[in-house]
Order: sequence, then C-alpha cells, then structure tokens
Amino acid sequence: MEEYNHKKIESKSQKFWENQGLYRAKDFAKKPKQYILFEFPYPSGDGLHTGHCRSYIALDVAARKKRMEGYNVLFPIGWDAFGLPAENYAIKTGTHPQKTTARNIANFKRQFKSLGISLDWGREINTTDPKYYKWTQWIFLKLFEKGLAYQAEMPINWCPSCKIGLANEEVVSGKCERCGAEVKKKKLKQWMLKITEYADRLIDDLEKVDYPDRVKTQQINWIGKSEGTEIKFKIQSSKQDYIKVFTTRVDTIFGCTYLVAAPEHEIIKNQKLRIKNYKEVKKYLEKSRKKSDLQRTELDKEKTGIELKGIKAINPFNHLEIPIFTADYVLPHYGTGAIMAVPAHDERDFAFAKKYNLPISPVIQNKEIEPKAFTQDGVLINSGQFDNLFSKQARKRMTNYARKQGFGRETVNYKLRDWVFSRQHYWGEPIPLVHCQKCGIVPVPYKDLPIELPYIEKYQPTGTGESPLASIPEWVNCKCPKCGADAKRETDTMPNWAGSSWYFIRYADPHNSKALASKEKLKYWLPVNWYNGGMEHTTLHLLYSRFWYKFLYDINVVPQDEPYLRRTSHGIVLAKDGKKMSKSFGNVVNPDALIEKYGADSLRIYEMFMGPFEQAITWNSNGVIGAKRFLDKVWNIGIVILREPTGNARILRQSHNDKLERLIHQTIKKATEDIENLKFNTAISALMVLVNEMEKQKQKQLSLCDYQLLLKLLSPFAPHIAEELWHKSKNKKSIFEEQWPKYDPKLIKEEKITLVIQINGKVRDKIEVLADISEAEAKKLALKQEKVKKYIEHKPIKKVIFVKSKLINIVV
RNA sequence: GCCGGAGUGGUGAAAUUGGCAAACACGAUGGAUUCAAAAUCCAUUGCCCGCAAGGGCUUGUGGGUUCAAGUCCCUCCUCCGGCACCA
Repeated sequence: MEEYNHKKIESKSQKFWENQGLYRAKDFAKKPKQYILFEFPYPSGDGLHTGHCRSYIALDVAARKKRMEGYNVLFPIGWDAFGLPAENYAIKTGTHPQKTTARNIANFKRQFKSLGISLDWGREINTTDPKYYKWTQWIFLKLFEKGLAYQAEMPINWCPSCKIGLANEEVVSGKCERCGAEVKKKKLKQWMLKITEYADRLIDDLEKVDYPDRVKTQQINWIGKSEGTEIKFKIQSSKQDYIKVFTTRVDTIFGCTYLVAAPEHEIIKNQKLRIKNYKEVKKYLEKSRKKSDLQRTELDKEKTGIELKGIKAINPFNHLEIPIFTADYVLPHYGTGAIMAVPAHDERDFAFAKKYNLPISPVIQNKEIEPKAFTQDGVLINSGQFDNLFSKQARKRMTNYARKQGFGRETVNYKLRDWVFSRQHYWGEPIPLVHCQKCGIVPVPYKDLPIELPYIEKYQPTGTGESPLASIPEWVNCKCPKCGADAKRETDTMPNWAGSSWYFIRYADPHNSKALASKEKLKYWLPVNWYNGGMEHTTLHLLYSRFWYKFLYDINVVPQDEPYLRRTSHGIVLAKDGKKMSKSFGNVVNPDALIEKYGADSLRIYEMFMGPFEQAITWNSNGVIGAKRFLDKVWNIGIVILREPTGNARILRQSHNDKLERLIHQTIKKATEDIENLKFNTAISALMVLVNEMEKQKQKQLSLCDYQLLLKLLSPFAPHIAEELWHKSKNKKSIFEEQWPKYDPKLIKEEKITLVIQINGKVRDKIEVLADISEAEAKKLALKQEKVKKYIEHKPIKKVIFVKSKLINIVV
C-alpha cells in the first residue's frame, strides 16, 4: 500500500476549482437557491485554530452536497473586522488597525483556501470597508428617523488610573485588566436602540423558524416576558413619595413584611433627610456601586442589605406599616427597581428575612414554610376579603381591586433591556450624527454617507471617557447640515454587533453602491436557508440581527421578517487540557501543521469524524492518523481499479455482487440523511464500512461504477482526493458537477437477517432466517434449537413476543 | 441561585428512538514483513470465573414501570455550557 501525495493533489485541485469558478453563486439562476451561512469570523492575530475549522468544514460539506443535489448555492464569507484587540494592539505598538486587520485577513484567507472550503470569494465583505459601513450607518439613520435610537445616561466601567472606559471583558474581578486598579462606574450619555419595542415579535416569530429547542428557549428566557402587577406603596407620613413594585405574585401581598429598593432607587435620595442611619446607608451604596451586576449576582450566597431607618411603607391591601430595605441584589433596571418581599412564599426573601430577623407570615393555606419557603400556588388565608380564593383567581381579582382603588395595575415586564449602542473607541463605525447648538442633534444627510473614520496616528485615550476621535478637531468640527452653523460630530462609534447584524443581507449584492442590496437580489437569495454558529451567540448576535431584520422588513427593505430559516449550533472544541482553545492558555492547535503533514482532506475527515457535531469535544491530533489511513485505503483501491484495462468486463459491469450492492445503497441513504441531520461522524463511519468491504473485494468483484459512487459520497468530506481520483478515471469535468447519488429503497432491504432468540428477556441464541419470517414459523424454528430446549426444559410457555425481523422472546 | 445539556471500554464514540450494548476509529499487546526502523498487513482487545467447552456481570448512584431499559418515570451524585439575583 502506498501513501498518496496530498500536497501535490490538494494544490492541484484547489487551482482547478479556482480556474473553473465552480463555487460562484449565480444571481437569478433557474435552479432552486440554497443560502448556506456560517458566522463570519473576527480576523484575530492568532489565525484559525482547529476549533474554528470544525464548523466551517461542516457547512462546506453541506454546501458541496447541496450543489450536487442541483441547488444554486450561495456560500459566502466576510470579515467582522472592527474590534477591541486591533485597537489595543494599535495603542501598544502604534500599528494602525487597518494594517493589522489586512495582515490578519490575508492569513485567514490563506487558511480557508488551504482547507478547501468552497466559498464564493467574489462576494467577500469587510465591516471596516467604508463601502460596507456606509450602509451600517444608513441603517442607523433609519432607526434614528423612526425614533428607535435615543440617548440615555448609562454607566460604563471606568478605570480611574488608565482614564479609559473598559469593556466587561477587561474588568477582571472588579479590577482593571491592564493596571489592576479598582474599576468604577461612570455615567455617560449613550446611544440606545429600542430593541424592547420588538420583544413580543422576537418571541412570537420563533414559531416560524427551525431553531433547536435549546436555542429558542434561551432566546425566550433572555427576553424574559412576565405578566404581573405593579403596586404603589405609600411612604408613611409623606404626601408625594411612594415606592412602586412589580410582582407576579400579587396573591401573596398580605404576606408582604418589608420592601426592598435597589441602591440606585430615587427614594433614597428623596427621603435622605428622614433616613436616620443615612451615613451607614451611604456607605452601603458606595460599596455596591463598585460592584458590577455580575458581582452582585455572584454574591448571591451572602445577601447583603440595610434598613432605611426612620421611614416605613404602607401596604395598601392591609394598611400595615412595613420596613424598607435597600439591597444590591435588587437591580435598578428590571421592573420598577423595587420589590415587595414575601418571605413565606419566596426563597430569596425567606433567606433575607432569616438573616435580618424579619417576620414571616404565611398566606397560603396548609403549607409548610419551614425550612424552605412554599413558592407554589395554593388557597389564600389571612388575606381579608380574598381568603379562600385560589392563587390564580386571586391575582386577577386583587389586580382589579388595586386598579379600581387607584394604587395598582396589570403590567408586562421584560428582562430584555434596550441595546447600548455607543462605544468610546476609535476602531468602529462613526455614528453619523452632528451636534448643533441651534438645531440640536441633526442626522448626517444620506447623500453624505459614509462618514469615514479618519486615519490617525495616535490612539491614546482622551482621558475624558470620549473616543480618541474627540481629539481630532479637523474631524470633529463641521457645519450643521441643517442651518450651516459651526457644529460638532458625534464621536462615539458603534459596537461590534452593528456590522454583524446585517452582513448576510449584503452577501446578496455586495458591490451595490446605490442600496444596501437590490430588491430583486434580496428577493432571490433571502432568507438564509441554513445558519450555523456557536451557542455563545444565541442571545446577543442572533437576537440583534433578528431585530434589525424585522426593522428592515418594517421599512420595506427586506422581503421577510425572519432572516434565518434554520439555525444550528456547533459544540466547541476543547483543547487537550479540557479548556477552551485560547492563546492565553497556550493550548491552541493550529491547522497549518496538520495540513502540511497529513493533508487538508485528512484533517477534514477527522474534524467531522471525531464526535457529534453539536456536542463539545476534546481535540486529539492523533485522530488525524486514522483519517489519513482511511484515505490511503481509498487511494489504493483506486489504483487497483484504474490499472485494469477499461474494456475489462468486471470493470464495466454495472451490477456486482448482491451484498456489495446492498451495502452501497445503504451507505448512500445513511450518508445523505446524516449530512442533513449534522451527523457527520456516523456518515463517515458508514463510508469506512463501505471502504473496508471494497478493499476486500477490489481484486474480484468491484467495478469502476461502484468505485465512482464511493468517490461521490466521499467528495463533500475529502474534496481534493475525490476530485483527483475522479479525473484519474478519465473525467474532464469536476466531480462537483455530478449528481449526488440516489439510493433504491428496494435494494436496501436485507433478504436474510439474524433473529435473536431470548428466553425471559435474555439472549440465548441467534438464527439466520428470511427477513419476512412469520411469527408462527419463527416460534417453530426457535423451539427446535438445542440451546433453547436446554433453557426451557419442561417449563410451560407463558407468552411469546415477536418483533418482526428482529427478535423472538419466549417467557416461561 | 436560575436556565440548558451531558455522564457508555484504556481513549473519541455508536446504538434504526423501548428490542443483540460497545459499530467505526485511536491506542495497546502478539505475530508477519524488514539487516533494522517507519509504514503496511494479520490476530487479540469491556470486566470476572474457567485449561477449555461454557457461564456470570456491565451504560454515574439507588429505586420503579415493562416480556424487554443506555433509552421511559422518580431519588441522589458528578461534569460541561450560558446568565443580566427576573421579584
């Protein structure tokens, strides 16, 4: 057996494909279209690692198969190239992000090509290209025009020593990643997008699409719609002040023994003079201000809080005066920023009440509340006129009552918050707005787009929290588009998510300078048929892009209101140490060396064979050896077959021996279905079984027809070697212009099967029988078997269970 | 704390969805080939008892349903992923 020369073959096939232009998607072709998409990569300086490759290869397998099935396939790529690492690298080294990015893209491109991914390079896009971000800015202006973009004071992470705003990622346990200083919150005016306006549609329309249940569940939970009641609690001996709470359990309100307000709640400021322990309260507020939301979350084991002494709230249902606390486990941006606490029927309240020795009064009948709160629905007690009602009914009546009395109403809350769209960074799309003293905020006219990022030499932060753009007067100073007076540009840029929220739309028509894409082309290509990406993007990117797509649908730009018909997600590839592959852990496996040593086809086969695609898996480079051996086998069978004179009867024969024919058709079925269902690993193992059988028969029974069928089935996985062997068997055209094989259901059926004989559910014997044997016959045969006789002896037969063409179970 | 997913040989895993547990690979051991090695080929490879024929056990734990459970139901344990304490 000889090894095939993968280096020679792979570069030869790659050149052939490039010359043929095989993977270029044709606009408006008559064939049915198929739009296959993976999340476009951020071109980092580390290049691709074997973890990235897995999902690209998987979609490439799908794309290649779809082409052979007669589809006009769009399989595009681009670069999500704005981002923090390039900017930080620029601050450190002075190298312009544009240069770094170009260098990284060239490296990624080389790697994609060396893997043999069948991308349409004619549609490559780059989010940092002004021709592209012109349309990102255009979409922002449309959002602004429709009132979906607004400004609000929002806190950012602020490092007082670096004098720079930090991303969450740059804050490591409350400290600045670079200098270690304590990170503070700093309030800044930020641009926000009203994604909450789309919350209901983002939930409801999930019904229209084919996403895995776990993805749908995550999105629904993230949006977190909950219907409940808002109740006003008056402050005792205060005319105007009150605290509004939101609750889904208004039925338990008679058990409310205290209120908790978020540290940011205005009541603390408003009642400052009456709060007797204000000094201590202030200390608590300062402490909690230093914590991120995440830290507040992490500290759940030790719930902290402090009573606002001197003021009391009045429960409007039973007029009891109850204490008010502030605690940082209550977040300011959910609901009303304050809660009513019912320790008897809420676990968190229960723990808090125990810690601070607060009364616990049950209002649901006959339920144990020790040692744990009873949190389910039940029949009300100690609730005045609402006694004996069941929770569900009580919620309705009590909400109605509150509305009539004017201290409450039915309301809906979402966990989802509006999208903070401003970044104080250089390397992002400039927000196309102008601040004019006279006219206020003025949008840049559409004809003046794009507002290009100026090319700068210094990336140092300004120290004021503004983006580095603020320190370029030539760029900042401009004329107001409305009145012509001196004005200043907005210096905030957009987040990374902006460009990635609509890139798949641009692939339909990437060079259009008149529109983000032409209507006709959008109609032809959209929506995306199959979108694969990581679970880590299920709640942010996926939701943001669905939001933008719906908005673009509303303003009549795109033809549907859902962008992706089918979403799948790959499991991450862990490094040998069981951790995520990451440069900081130093555990990254680069595909280049593996391609050099074993070839791209072997790497591809292993990546697909290593385990179930949707499950996380640990990388092991040794596995590539098995894949290489498999391909060597395919190569060597080919050598034997192709050496035979073409006139040879055996070689020409269409039909061969029955066993092989059956196996071939079974393999076609398995491979076809498995690829569609992301079961690449079992598709390959089926191919291995077929190849092992062909190997045995290569000298006698195997025909060229059989072998070519194998090559077609193998071609999506190992395209280079399949193409080469296809050409060796006197074909001029590409194997990818061939039809995907079809199986004959009649030929799949086994004639004979092994029938399992069980006695009392234990396997005792096996017999070869015709596949369609009847129960009576099977029973007769089974009872004749020596072993069976031995186990039955003289015991009476109680029952016989017969599963057609599988087993017979005799119960004695 | 909440949500989601998963626990099967030395390793990655498979199991037609309730019907022969361990397919297909990696690794290991023995043999062939070789001056030698690599590569390749052949054989063995879940565990226990047994010289053998053969028998028993086995899918994180404990229980249940069933003629039959890796698969369904309940208990507990462990690991992975996500998170913005969702009131």
